[in-house]
Amino acid sequence: MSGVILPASFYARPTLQVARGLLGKYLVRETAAGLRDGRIIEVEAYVGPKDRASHASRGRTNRTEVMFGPAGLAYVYMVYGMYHCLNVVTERIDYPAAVLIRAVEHEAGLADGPGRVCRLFEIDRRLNYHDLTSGKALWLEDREEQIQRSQIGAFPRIGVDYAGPWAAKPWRFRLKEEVSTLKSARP
DNA sequence: AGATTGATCCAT
DNA sequence: TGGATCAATCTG
Repeated sequence: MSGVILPASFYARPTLQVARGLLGKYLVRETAAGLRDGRIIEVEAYVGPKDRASHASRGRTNRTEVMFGPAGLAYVYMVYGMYHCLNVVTERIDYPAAVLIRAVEHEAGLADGPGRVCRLFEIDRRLNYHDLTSGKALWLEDREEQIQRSQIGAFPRIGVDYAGPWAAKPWRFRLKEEVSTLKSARP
């Protein structure tokens, strides 16, 4: 099964729109063993310099510079010394925003959690700054699945209690159908 | 609930 | 340069 690689114009839109739009799209990774793909089930939006939950809220640093870059770049960072998280950069240059990929359905079950997604798809910091529109190594595809607004649940983001009022914003989006339907799978 | 693990950020 | 912190996960 193949689809259309998401172009830069998909990512260069308001981040909440991009986040919802990514549900039902496919993450595709070229590995030594071949292509691995999976359907995006859950995401989180990190929006702009004021969003205290966002790494970019403290301004430009070596780590956050990529979030200020052009839409369609991958922002990959290591968290807790053990796990990686994959984000896609959104909006315009110099406006820091991104969408975290939190859960992906694949042939063996559900990679539920950003660290599990990266482990399954063999994503680490070497893919930081990767151009997701290049069609190499790692990209996202549209396979023409229509997602209705009613299929999307909105919840507070995970692990951002330090962010004060920003922690309560319902900027985590998940396909409702998957919550009870799918089982967790450990690779 | 507690341990884990290392990159990152900022202040002592 | 040291140390607190962390967009998480696993085990008990």
